Amino acid sequence: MPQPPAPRKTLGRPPRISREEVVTTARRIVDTEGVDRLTMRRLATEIGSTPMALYHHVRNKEELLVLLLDDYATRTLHRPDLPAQPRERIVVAAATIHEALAACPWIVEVLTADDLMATSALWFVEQIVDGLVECGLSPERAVHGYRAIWYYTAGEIVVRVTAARRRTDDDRPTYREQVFADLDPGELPRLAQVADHWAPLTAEDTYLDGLRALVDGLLAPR
Amino acid sequence: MPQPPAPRKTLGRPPRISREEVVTTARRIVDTEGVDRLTMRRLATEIGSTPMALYHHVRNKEELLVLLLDDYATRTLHRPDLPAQPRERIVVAAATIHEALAACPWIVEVLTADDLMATSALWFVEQIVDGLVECGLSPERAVHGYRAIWYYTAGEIVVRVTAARRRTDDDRPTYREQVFADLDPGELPRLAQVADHWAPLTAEDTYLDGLRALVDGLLAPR
DNA sequence: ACCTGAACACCGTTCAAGT
DNA sequence: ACCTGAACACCGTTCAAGT
Repeated sequence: MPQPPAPRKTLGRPPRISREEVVTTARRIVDTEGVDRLTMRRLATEIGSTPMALYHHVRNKEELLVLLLDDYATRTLHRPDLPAQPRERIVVAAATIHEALAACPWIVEVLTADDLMATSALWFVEQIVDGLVECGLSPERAVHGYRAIWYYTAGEIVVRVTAARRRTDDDRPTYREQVFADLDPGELPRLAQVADHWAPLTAEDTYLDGLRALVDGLLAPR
Repeated sequence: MPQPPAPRKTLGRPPRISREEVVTTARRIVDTEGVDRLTMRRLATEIGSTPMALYHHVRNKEELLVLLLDDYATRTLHRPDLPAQPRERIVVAAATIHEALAACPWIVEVLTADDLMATSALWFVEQIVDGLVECGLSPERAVHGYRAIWYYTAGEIVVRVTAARRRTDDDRPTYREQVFADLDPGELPRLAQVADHWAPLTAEDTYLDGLRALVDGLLAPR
């Protein structure tokens, strides 16, 4: 994890708040009230300081969010015993990252703010890339394979979390429901056929099935 | 596309601005100045009105963004001649959606605001679901397969667009670069091995390769 | 029915000054 | 070096009133 800008060598006014305190307090706000409520002003009052004091410890709000994800990953992403078989190792490593991130509803703001590059997540990336190489891919293709897995994983989380958010703050029919209600079976027969089951079908958690399909496809000889 | 709340039956003060004008003007702002600059206030002045007048034509800003995506899809998503072979049809349909959305840098705000359910995109969804069924999947598994493809596609766009944004507004080393510089080759040998090529490797457009792998995996007998 | 003016309750960030 | 006060330049949305 990159450290604060510069180590303290010369002396000046002693710091009243630390970067760690900033991150810890931000985490408490996010956990108890949601990301929306995390503002620099709110954080400053919570910490008993002024908005500007924060800018001595984090560059800006985006960096604060990245630090928050890093902190979350360090605390919750523990290394499991991975299977020896490389294909299974890839699947379990990816599924572990996915599970940790999916349990974290404020994640979307950060996924769209930076790549997942917390030090504690790198070990999982290593396992995936290494597993792909062990299965016969070149290092280059292995990196591309990892990226495909990451796109799939990040996409699943972004789509599902935002869908869940929409459901909670509103009872009106969603845009999607309206669209499906107006479906023309002559033009779009398959969609009309499954229209009634679309909502339950897409609510099912099929992350693992898709992940296995993707890994199988990445490893298939071509 | 869902229509405005209610048809005008009784008479009152004749409308000065229309929902269409609101969307068209919003599009112009987004195209010329970026999503960040699209605010209800800016839009109102651009249209020669007041912020509150807009709320008679769109429910709120989120609905405006969804309408904007719908408008974009209707204008740019034209149906190509698809291959007869179902597996190829799936790939081309998905790639066409991907291409249209990837060309649209403000898309992330909307992808995270709603599922892609513009009427003009439904035809592509139909092609993908139908192709999967023709290849032997049950309708249920075909819907799950489409979802996997959508997760992969949306994830690729979200990750890549946000990475590109970060690059433009900043010259300092990214968080990722710092992390890779501190890599311990003893602990993470594969990542250390590819560290120097990570940036160019991940900058490559490998959407199609990953898509083909995913489709192959979804269609493989299990 | 449609539009306006004024207000509410906020934002992130910068600047200049203090200790 | 670290912190403060005041300000800049904004937000989305609501309310009450006008035509």
